[in-house]
Amino acid sequence: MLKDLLNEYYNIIFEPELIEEIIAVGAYKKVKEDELLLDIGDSFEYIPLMLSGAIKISRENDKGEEIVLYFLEHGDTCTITFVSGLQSNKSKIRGVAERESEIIFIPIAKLEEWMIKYHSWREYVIDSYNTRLNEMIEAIDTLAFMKMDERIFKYLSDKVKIMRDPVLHTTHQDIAIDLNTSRVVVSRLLKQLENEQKIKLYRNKIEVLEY
DNA sequence: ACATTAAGTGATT
DNA sequence: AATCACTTAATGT
Repeated sequence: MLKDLLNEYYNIIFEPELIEEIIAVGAYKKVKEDELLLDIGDSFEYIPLMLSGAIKISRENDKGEEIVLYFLEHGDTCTITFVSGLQSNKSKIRGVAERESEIIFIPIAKLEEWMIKYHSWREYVIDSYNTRLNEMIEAIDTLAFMKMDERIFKYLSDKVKIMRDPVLHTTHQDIAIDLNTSRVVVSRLLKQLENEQKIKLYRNKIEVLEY
């Protein structure tokens, strides 16, 4: 039941009336790993409330070069989507399921109404906007100030936390795409990390020993 | 056995 | 840190 799923997190922060409304208008969906949820240029019709799993949010330039910005996890929502959605803008970001995830989709139309009606909702949105902004700043710091070797290690340890598994099933090429660098560079730096005993390398698999 | 894909490496910019 | 060019290793058919 939807209500039971909400209990895990949202019941604590939302008043019962709001929970009832979420159940009434929200669409529960289970998405598989690698499923595309929102592409660049899409218009928003729904806002996601994350129940479980993780969504990778990335940005792409006109050359098709991609860069990962941050991840959405349980209890998160994409407030950028929310504010853009109210103005019916097109998405500037892409969201892909990083792992199997459970999400409730709320139609945009309801959100403005709830802003006025429920202060728990208003608080939630403001709070979420703030954490999204902080994640964005962290992403900028990483891009601007960290060298590639540090970025790769950060990427690995972030991913371990999100997947809740120190063994990552990924290729060097995939990492290169997420960080917008080349496979050769990734391979070399991973080798370096292996020599420092921070990780162990296998084919299609990386074991992170330190994170 | 052969083809395909992932990963490792030296040399160059 | 990127690119090239090539090698080696693992895996699929």
